[in-house]
Amino acid sequence: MPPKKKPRVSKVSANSAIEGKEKTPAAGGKRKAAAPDAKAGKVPEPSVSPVFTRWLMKSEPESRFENGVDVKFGIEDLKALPHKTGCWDGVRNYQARNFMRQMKVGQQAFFYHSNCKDPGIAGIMIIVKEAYVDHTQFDEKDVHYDASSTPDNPKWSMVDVQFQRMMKRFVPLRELKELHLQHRANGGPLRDVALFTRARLSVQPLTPEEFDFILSLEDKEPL
DNA sequence: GCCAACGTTGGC
DNA sequence: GCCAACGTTGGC
Repeated sequence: MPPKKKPRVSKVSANSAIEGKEKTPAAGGKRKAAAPDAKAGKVPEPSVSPVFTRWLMKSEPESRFENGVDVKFGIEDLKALPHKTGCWDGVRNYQARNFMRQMKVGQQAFFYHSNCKDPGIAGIMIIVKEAYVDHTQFDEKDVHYDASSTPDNPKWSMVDVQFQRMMKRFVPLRELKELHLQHRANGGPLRDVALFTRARLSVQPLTPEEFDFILSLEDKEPL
């Protein structure tokens, strides 16, 4: 079950012990051997993936029931938690998980409202705890229970995020999409933004250029 | 390892 | 509520 959001009650730093020992590959859940650089005349693939420092994370601000459980978790819900901090549990997609595993304390992420009347970017949060085991994968009663995962070899991770601030104005998807289309034509900063090129990913990286451009929109008139 | 069937995301 | 896009699963 892919990206599900809806972080939950925060325990600001409950499990600190578990973490480093995740052995598996860094990409997509499947490792490809490094590209051979020997092929005459061919440029070798970069051996490391780009280092991302900014993020966009999606969650649903409106009530929706999954197995009788409401998965609603909007930015106001994060803000209302103790320390305005929660764990971003329930991600069940390998790419999204792998991006969370790359996150570092102090980095910023946009809080994106999805699957709702008014989709778009609502505010900004800060990563306050790096990836650790998502306990909900072992909880049979949890919506995001994963019977195929064991405590010995957990599949899924989460990070803790803290509300930083609301956008000065809500930046609607509609506007971002229009800019994306323009930028695709004229080479602007949103030409390749993951929100549209990898639309269904619930945890996405942003380049600094993309992040800063989106941030600058809050000081401009809506399109 | 291919690929068709299936399930989910998420805008509209 | 529809349905296109696309990730995942499982047969072979």
